[in-house]
Amino acid sequence: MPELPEVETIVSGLRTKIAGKKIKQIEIRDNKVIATKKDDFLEQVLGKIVKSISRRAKIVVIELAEEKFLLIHLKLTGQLVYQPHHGAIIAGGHPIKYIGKALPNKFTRAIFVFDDQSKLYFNDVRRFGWIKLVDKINLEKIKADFGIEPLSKGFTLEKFQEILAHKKNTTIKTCLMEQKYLAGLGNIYSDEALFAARIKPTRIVKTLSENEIKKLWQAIPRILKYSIKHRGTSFADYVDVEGEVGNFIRYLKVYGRAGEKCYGCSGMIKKIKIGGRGSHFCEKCQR
DNA sequence: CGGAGTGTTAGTCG
DNA sequence: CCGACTAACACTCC
Repeated sequence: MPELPEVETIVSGLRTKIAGKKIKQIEIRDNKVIATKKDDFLEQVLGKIVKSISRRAKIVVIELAEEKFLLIHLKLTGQLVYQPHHGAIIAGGHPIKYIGKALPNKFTRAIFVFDDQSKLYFNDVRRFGWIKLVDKINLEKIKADFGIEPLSKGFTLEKFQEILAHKKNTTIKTCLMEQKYLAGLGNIYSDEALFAARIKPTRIVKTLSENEIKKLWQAIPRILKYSIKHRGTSFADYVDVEGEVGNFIRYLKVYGRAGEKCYGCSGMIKKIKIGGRGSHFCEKCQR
């Protein structure tokens, strides 16, 4: 599930927890999630110190000593949950049905144990997520496959116009989710950004006016930052590294609100399918 | 019980 | 190259 704000929340939380720690032990409970040959993976990761944690698009990048990088993609239902050696964990009482009180659980696919006995759990219900180990060269290759980061300085109006010029004949919604042009927007935030810019998700890119493009360009980073401030949007599968749910779901204006009243007018939020994805919008507010 | 839907993205097909 | 569609998987909802 996680899109840019959720991954960013996880990354910044993780940074304070595991930077500088040594990976002492690894338990792979489901070989499918390790996209690198298991023996190589263990041999190269065990004993390494975590140097830094960052994000590219929706990928968590954990830099290890000696220029090795652990890449983690959570896809739809992945979680990273940190557990200190002593003290409480985790998501007790939160609406995460399958987490229960104890980890690991049946969805725990991998466990990293650090030298202070704290643990990082990779949980994933649907098993689409993955962890892979790459070197510097491959890291750069993978990073290069993604488009501009919408929270970076390089995301200028000109750059956004350039992106749209690549996808003139598709719907704007599909375009916003195209990771090779714009990194990090998924189904939730593309719907929300389009609502904020008062543009219907079905609009074909080349029909957008300059003013609409500008409004959309402004809306994207604004909404992402606002969501990060609230630790992301929580659905059933998302928690941050401390097992906490985010709050941003309270601020969603269209996503998941089909049939409910629009906050901007008296209309109803509609839901249709675009490119196989549920898309939410207000027929009155968005044109 | 059966079928549709779910936050992602690779891969295929026309 | 484009765009549309599907599969990967497990679970929830109607």
